[in-house]
Amino acid sequence: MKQETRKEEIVRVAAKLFKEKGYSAVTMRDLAREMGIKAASLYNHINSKQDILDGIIISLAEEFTKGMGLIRSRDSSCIEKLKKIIELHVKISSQNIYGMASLNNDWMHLEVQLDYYQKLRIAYENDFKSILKEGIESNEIVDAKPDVMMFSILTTLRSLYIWIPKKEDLNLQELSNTLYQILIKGINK
Amino acid sequence: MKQETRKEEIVRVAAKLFKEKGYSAVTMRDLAREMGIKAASLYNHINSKQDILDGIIISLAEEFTKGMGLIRSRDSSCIEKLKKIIELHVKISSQNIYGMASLNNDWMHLEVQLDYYQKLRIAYENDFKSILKEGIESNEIVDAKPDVMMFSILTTLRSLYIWIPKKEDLNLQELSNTLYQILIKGINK
DNA sequence: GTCTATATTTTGATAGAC
DNA sequence: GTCTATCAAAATATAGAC
Repeated sequence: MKQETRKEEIVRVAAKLFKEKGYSAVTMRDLAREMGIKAASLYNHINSKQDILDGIIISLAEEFTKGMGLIRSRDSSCIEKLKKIIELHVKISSQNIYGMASLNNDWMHLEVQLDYYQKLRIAYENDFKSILKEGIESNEIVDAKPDVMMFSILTTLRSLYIWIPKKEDLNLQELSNTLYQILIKGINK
Repeated sequence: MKQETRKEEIVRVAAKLFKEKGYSAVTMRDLAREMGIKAASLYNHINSKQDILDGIIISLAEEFTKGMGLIRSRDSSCIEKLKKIIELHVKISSQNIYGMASLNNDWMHLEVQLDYYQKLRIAYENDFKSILKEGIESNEIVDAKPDVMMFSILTTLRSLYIWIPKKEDLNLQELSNTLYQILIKGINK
């Protein structure tokens, strides 16, 4: 296990505060207080508040892009790919609950990296939609609107960070399975 | 049709800006610019920035509470109640897209009204869960975890505001029906 | 690596003229 | 109902001592 650097600690603590109040409402003094130092001292490790947000969001977005690439490259059915996507979101979200809040709610406060983020996001959604369309064509899934299907599933997966910390008895594989049941197979008998 | 007061106009324009950047990132000068007046003039109509947020969030929260009360009082099946809940969210969200963003993302910036909001929110979620539990008992829906089911469905419904404005050809009843298919009946064949 | 001190800008809000 | 002028507080960030 690599030792956490001071900079990484700052980013981690910042993400926690960003989740509670949002990027704009968290001040460098808030962050410093939580770190037990003075605000000026933060700048020995980071360049700006902006940079902290960039680090949180871009690294997560790239993680999702990488995961989607692996899933798409596999030669498996649409339903199996959807199951893998669910597992991808459960895994990344549970490993970085705080960061997921920034990814979801504060991406619009990116500046230099905003275009890059939006490129990754659009590509991810297009890949997701392609998988659904393949599934419709191959008669694996129902012929409903792929847009609405993607919106519904992806919204739930993107919001896992809100809900994961509330469960004490969290078994990640069990959560993935339950989500698979609910999102893919539906809830009615 | 009642004429919109200046105060209502300010709240409406503020909600639009809050959706784009979040409550904390929107300044009274931003709001004044969008209204075509100076920031100081806003205070002739509203007491504070806080008050604007209160108005947006509390009125929406009460609308949901009222709608849930009507649904619960009906003598209908669990599945029919779930369908009514979907329609409730589609209706309120489409009528107040901007306000829904504040309700979802900026409720933690409430001050005086925070406790009241959280009370309404918890009651709403408990009502929702009760409906699901009844459905499980009466064998109408599958015996999966009601918590995860509620989280999944409610997250999608709460996020409709993100997605509704993107659809040009929006038919509300059709959207409700598609969501019913996807959320309740599932997507696999 | 942290501190004190401080520069600069921006914030929500008020007073009073018109 | 809107304006100009202004306040007091709070924001990000830098300089330089230790």
